[in-house]
Amino acid sequence: MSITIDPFAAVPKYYQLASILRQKIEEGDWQPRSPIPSERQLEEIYKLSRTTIREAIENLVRQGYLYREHGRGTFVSPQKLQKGWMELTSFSEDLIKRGMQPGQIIRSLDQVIPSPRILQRLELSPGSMVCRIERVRLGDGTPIGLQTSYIALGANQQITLEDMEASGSLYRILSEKFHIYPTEADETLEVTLATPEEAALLEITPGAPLLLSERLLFSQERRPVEYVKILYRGDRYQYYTHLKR
Amino acid sequence: MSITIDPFAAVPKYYQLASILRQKIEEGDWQPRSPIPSERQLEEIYKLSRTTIREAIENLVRQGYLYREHGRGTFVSPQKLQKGWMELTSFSEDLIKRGMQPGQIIRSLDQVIPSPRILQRLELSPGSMVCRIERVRLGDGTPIGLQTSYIALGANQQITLEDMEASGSLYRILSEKFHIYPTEADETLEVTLATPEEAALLEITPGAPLLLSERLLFSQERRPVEYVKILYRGDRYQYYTHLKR
DNA sequence: TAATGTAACTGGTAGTGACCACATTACCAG
DNA sequence: CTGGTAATGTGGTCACTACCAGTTACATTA
Repeated sequence: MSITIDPFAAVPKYYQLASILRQKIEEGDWQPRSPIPSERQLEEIYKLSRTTIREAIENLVRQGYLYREHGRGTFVSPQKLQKGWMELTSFSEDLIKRGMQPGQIIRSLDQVIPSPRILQRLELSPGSMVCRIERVRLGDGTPIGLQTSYIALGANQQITLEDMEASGSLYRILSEKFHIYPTEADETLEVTLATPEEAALLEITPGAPLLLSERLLFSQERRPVEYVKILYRGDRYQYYTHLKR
Repeated sequence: MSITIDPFAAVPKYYQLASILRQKIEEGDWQPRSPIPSERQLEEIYKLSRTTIREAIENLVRQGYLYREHGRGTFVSPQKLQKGWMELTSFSEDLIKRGMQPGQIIRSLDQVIPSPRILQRLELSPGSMVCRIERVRLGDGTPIGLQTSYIALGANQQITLEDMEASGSLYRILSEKFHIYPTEADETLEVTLATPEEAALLEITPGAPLLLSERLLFSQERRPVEYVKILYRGDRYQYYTHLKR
């Protein structure tokens, strides 16, 4: 992390500047609610055009590091602990952020013809095969969730048990092996009660309340990639989100 | 909604253009996954600079209407029904989007000294008074949620029962009466079981599963404004969210 | 003293012009 | 037919300029 702008770097200048400013915020050089230098001052300091300055600030505003007040200035957001939450995360990334050790037991990995409802959500024609993965998700060794994924892949694309055991993160396999980058998802949450089978796998009593999440994941080209259903133990999981107007 | 840009309008040109483009998408003039005119073509069509064109497109991309592909073009997102969800909405706005008629029973509205935990989350000094509102929320006449709000207001600011009964929406009172505009919120969701009192108010059986939401709402200057706890009936409510990487 | 106007800030909007990075296509040489 | 290559069109980055719209502090005025 440099403290000046390298005009020949591979990364854009606005991105370099955003990194510099973010660092100043995170390291406390600029206190929450205090103003950062004005756009005209930053022009002088970093020898950049106001266009570039504004692009960098715009990014940090969108990520919640800064906020603007017309006529007054640009200020540091007082955003305690959770920076960069609100983002789309995989189960394992999510758990790491909560300070837990992620783990999993893969119950099955096969090719199936899913229900019409799931085919329709994945925008596949009737009779298409998808890759189904059933897993028990662990946090610090104890069961937290029951996850069933349906993944729409190309004809000669295949996820193997070796892939899963080597990496642990489905998102990483998607990006590294197939160049599919998850960018957006629609998610619904509701409550249900554990069936005896679910209760056994999650090591709870049948009828205990569960948080049911259904998520449809989209690639960079907005193609549905994964339909995933997760049953979380109600007593061990809290869902967190950040909303913007 | 006009089809040309008015250079003398009070609203910015990029905003006018974004509205025009959004309309073309929503009305199906441009099909999903098909490219919209290139930025240079839009310059010609609407007699605007590329700066302004890009600002308009940028907004629509952020809202999920369009997506860009470097070297290829800008395309219409194929995102069926839910556009503009993911946004921060009040309970009543939320219900209207689900096609239900919102209603409420105000159980109490008073000034209290809340618990230390709530004071801390609202960033108030110990002993401060806040406005507390307890409501039963209705959808098409039947109870859906049990809502308790704690609102941090200035010394001579006051929400009255008349305000609430006249408007129905707390967000509208905050913006119209106090010029406080909700812009962001942190929210957690978890499951609980209904106590006998809660069950009676929600017209369900004690022990039925509930979805518990806790939300901390921030104003445009990132000051905490409202801490609100909502207990949703598990059988009548589904939480929806949209995530971005 | 209190009201008021004004100058000097702040960020917001908009135009112009240039060049770069990536994707697609058509064409040519092997 | 295959592989390379150049042309062209796309979005991405950046600089410079101008003016508009809020906010604030301070000097001026009633």
